[in-house]
Amino acid sequence: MAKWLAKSEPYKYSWDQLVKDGSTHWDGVRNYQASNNMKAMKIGDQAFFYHSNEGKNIVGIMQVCKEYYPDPSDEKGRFGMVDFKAVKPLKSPVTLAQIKASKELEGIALVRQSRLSVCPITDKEWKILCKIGGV
DNA sequence: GCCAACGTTGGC
DNA sequence: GCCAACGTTGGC
Repeated sequence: MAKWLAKSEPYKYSWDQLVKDGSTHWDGVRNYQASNNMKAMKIGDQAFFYHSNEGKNIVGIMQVCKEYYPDPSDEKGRFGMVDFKAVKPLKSPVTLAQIKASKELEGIALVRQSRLSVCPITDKEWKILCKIGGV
């Protein structure tokens, strides 16, 4: 089972909103690498929800509930999206500063490719982040 | 198919 | 608000 991390700016779509909605379409991705990552997602894969810009922290865990399909908001029809549902929040959100400070997490895609909005997480990184986050 | 110009993301 | 990193576009 693969693990992922997806970013959203809280003012656009926040974790609280996802919890309220139950699930959401992860639309608006306009980057091939990010889109390809979503294409590789399978039902049941888990992903961290990361707040970019404001917060800069991982706040929750979500799960893929619908696999890759075309994003209707992309009029050129090039990009797709998946659906996520909220699983649970982290007891304590993990900040970017904490991630950068961790020796074990150096090399994490989130830091290495800071502009990639959907990135893979290794099992090892997942475990460490869960531990720091108290889940 | 290369590369310069330009646009966007996201941390600081 | 600035700027570095990097993806995309378009001329050649």
